[in-house]
Amino acid sequence: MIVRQAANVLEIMEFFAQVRKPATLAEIADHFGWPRSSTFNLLATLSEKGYLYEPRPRAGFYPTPRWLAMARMISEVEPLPPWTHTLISDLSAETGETASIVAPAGVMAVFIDVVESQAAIRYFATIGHRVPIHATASGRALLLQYSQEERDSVYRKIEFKQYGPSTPISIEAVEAELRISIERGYCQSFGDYSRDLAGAAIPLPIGDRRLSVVVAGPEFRIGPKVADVAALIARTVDRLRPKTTAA
Amino acid sequence: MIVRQAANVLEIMEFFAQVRKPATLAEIADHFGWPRSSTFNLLATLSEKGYLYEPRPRAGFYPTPRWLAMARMISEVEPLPPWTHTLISDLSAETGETASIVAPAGVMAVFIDVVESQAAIRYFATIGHRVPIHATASGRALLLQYSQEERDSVYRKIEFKQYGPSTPISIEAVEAELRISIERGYCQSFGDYSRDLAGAAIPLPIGDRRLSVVVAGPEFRIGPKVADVAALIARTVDRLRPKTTAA
DNA sequence: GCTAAACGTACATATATGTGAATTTATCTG
DNA sequence: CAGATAAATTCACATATATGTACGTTTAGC
Repeated sequence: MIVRQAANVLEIMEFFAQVRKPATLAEIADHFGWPRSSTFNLLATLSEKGYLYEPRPRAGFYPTPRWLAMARMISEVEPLPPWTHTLISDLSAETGETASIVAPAGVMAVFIDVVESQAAIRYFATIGHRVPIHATASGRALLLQYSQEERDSVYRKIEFKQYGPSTPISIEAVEAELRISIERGYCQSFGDYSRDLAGAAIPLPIGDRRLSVVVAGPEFRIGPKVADVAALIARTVDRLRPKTTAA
Repeated sequence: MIVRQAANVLEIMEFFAQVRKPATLAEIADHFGWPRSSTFNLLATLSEKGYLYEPRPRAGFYPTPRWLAMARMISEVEPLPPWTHTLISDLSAETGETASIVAPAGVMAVFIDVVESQAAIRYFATIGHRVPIHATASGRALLLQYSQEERDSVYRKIEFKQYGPSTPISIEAVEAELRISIERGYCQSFGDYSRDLAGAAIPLPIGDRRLSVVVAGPEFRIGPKVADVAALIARTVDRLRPKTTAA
């Protein structure tokens, strides 16, 4: 069950992140098609809690810097080491595609850092974007770091859907793909989840965190050179990852 | 009316900002005294929207960097000029008290930047903290920048409460205090809103934004030297504010 | 290696909550 | 400066929603 008003808070924040200027109650209500009275209650709640204010009289609401302060506190804990961002920047620059760092979230994989391609036709992904862990290159690169028991536990919760012609629709299919990935030396996906989308990924354990790096883009561009892309990822990781400890 | 589930989202985030480590469903439910099923729904919603993930298997949830990404987008718009933070840092250092930048939010004043005192006994304020605009030094420094009509419009919405012995409990009382403040050259408050708390504030218009700076601390420390503190604020603003344009 | 306790998940139901309509307040227009 | 128009706010009621209860799964203790 989705908690509507919780989702609405997130939507309001995303709205402000997009328009980047104060908005009045009416504007917000109209934008979302929400009743004014409900919008009023929501804005009042956010204001009362100190997350919204009125920068100029009658010019509407805008989030207070409190969001930033809180987000900073939260993200200061175990931030990704800086070289991982360099990693995906470099990968994106060299391949011209979108590169991301991915982490597990139950049966899904979450993008926790993204550098987007500059190409007109590109894989559009943002931080927080989620994809099925078993039906994507990045997700399978995470699964490779699990023990058999942990994988089984995940499998039990997966609802196998045929997202595309090549989607693995059984535990065996996924396990088979994982075995092939190990031999191949990297994970790949050709429209397993999103149509026309192809990607190459490799595991990226950092400390005790299980992450992965992925480069993804339109099938027609990535397709012919997956192996090259995968090799590039591996080389770039080798180059950037600090040699000292295992971390 | 307060939207409970909207408030809960904020509480969860504040919780993570405090504990700074992943938490399981059970921990969160117990912490807030929420039913597990409700907590489950909330966490599921936040996860589905890409704001929560599971950094390590079975170690619970933690916010994704998406919060940070969004907060950054939002705060990049018209950030406070850097000298305002220097301003309150310097003020806090020199006075040993808490210094803040304050903005209006209807009948309230919101702290939008804070540098806390290092003293054991100190004014504890955080970004997002709200106080009544008419019953605080910082708030009245905002009101001084309003036209008479704008002030009247605010007054109509104020619920005058006797927070302390010196709280102004009528429009006339507030207006009188404002007139005195103009003569005096700064705004002050001695427990008008919070017991034992005293502060000195001056208006700080930046561009078309109406802000104020305030230095506040325990009455026994600030009391004897309000005038000095106020003078220091004025001098420091003069020193730091760029001379060029009016902004 | 087994048992018990803790944890996570699903669902039906009573109730807390969102909302349409009415009221008040602010803004625009001639 | 009215009168009109639009926005913000309030409130009572129907309904969408939070939660008690029950079930399956995982972890910890012995």
